[in-house]
Amino acid sequence: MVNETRKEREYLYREQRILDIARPVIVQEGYHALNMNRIAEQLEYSKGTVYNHFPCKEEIILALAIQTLEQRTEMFQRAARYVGRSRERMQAIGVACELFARMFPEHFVVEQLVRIPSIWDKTSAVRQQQLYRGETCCLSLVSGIVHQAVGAKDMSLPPGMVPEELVFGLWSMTFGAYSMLATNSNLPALGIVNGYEAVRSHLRHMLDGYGWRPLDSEHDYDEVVQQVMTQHFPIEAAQVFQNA
Amino acid sequence: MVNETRKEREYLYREQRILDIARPVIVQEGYHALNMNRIAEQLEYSKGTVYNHFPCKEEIILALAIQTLEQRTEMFQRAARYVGRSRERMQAIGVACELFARMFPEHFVVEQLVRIPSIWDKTSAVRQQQLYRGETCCLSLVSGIVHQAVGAKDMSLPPGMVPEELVFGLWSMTFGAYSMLATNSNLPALGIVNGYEAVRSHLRHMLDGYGWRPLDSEHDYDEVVQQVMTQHFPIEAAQVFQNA
DNA sequence: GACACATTTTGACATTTGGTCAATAATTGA
DNA sequence: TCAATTATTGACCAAATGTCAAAATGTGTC
Repeated sequence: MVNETRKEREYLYREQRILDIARPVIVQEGYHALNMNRIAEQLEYSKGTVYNHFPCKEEIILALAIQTLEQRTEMFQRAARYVGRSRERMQAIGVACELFARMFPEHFVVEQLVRIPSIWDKTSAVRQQQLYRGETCCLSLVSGIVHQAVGAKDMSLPPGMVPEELVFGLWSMTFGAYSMLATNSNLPALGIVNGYEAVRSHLRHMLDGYGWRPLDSEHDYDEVVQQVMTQHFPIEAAQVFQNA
Repeated sequence: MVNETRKEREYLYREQRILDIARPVIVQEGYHALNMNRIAEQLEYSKGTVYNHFPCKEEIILALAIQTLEQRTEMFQRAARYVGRSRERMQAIGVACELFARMFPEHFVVEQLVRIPSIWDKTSAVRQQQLYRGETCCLSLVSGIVHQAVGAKDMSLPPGMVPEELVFGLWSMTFGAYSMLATNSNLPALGIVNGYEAVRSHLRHMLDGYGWRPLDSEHDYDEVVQQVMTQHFPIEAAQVFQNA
């Protein structure tokens, strides 16, 4: 839109570089390893310059969360373009959701981190709103499909439940599961060896429980999964399943 | 068991006091507000003494998580004592789970915090194991009920799924939902106004999806809920629903 | 090209906090 | 009573966040 000046371009480029430096640090070495001195050093600028971009360390973390959330939103949008019956489209979202989680498992660590009140409270309202907008966008895409289902009489929600609350359930399940898979090293010892597969099963059975037609038993959703992967997410699917 | 000496009693008492000081700070003012100087001051001992009890700040946080997890374990055990068909007993666990979440919503913030890798990595293996034991205990209680269900042919799991993986689903849903309810202030704006009720519905429909008999429609589970509350959790239920 | 003015960058500095440890105080038991 | 053991202390160090006056760089004008 706006024709940026060279200075503005350089400024944005450097901002991106800061995030590119911060991400691997926080992912591989954790929150405590991320410090402004180190970022400044790798950036080859002084600390003061980093503070010109981000008023505090926490703001960088939020910016990282926003970045992967945008990635996720884009994948959800692509999945939502799938043409078919409501539950098939929901299955497409499920594919996008799992592919995202497997491509960026660290997203859930960063998101867990940014939600910590003492971190969240130090971030700017502007970026908070940006994260909220991303969330809202994802949720709207999914609840739109629920609306489609209700409209097409593929499903009827229990009295008093709105589509957004059903989406909240799917969201809770995936957020909880993927967060634990990323941070709880006790799971294998507990007998949870294939978490992703389990989540897939739980989501299908939950939708079955709500009576969303066609039920899992009435339709070949694995076929839909294959189709979505090859047609809408060929690169992502290849990356995720290259060694599986 | 062991007859403690006066010194040991005093030591343990002081340890408890440290946790009692730390909890409200971390719950109300957050991670950053919790510092060793402050704890020492309120404890009316020097900082060195606090460090005699806990080798680092992170260890205190883990100790807090263990404490509430033990509370939760105790409630799960009480719920598991409910005598009835398998799904009724699972419903009893659901009651315990929700009561716990409403009594200690901050537990999920502390647990989110303690899972952050850079925090987790600073804690001792001894306490890590203690948390894992608590988790294992809760999970075993619940998977025991799933076993009962399978044994009594109230349900049959999909091929390849073990009871622990079903419990993982319930756990993910509750952990994800209660964590978000505790930390995501955007939910009301998204239309999620009664999160607890939604979780209840999702869990029931998920179990329905797995065909766990008797289905929600075949049995009055609200009656079970009432019974569990009044008979097994009268104090907790009164506390939670005093103003509802 | 010289100059004034605006903008950006810098890194020394103040401050806070986690964590250490030699010195000190208190307790114990013979 | 007194030596030996144990517990407590707080000065001290290191590391990190965040600030800001000064220096450097860039921009427009004559």
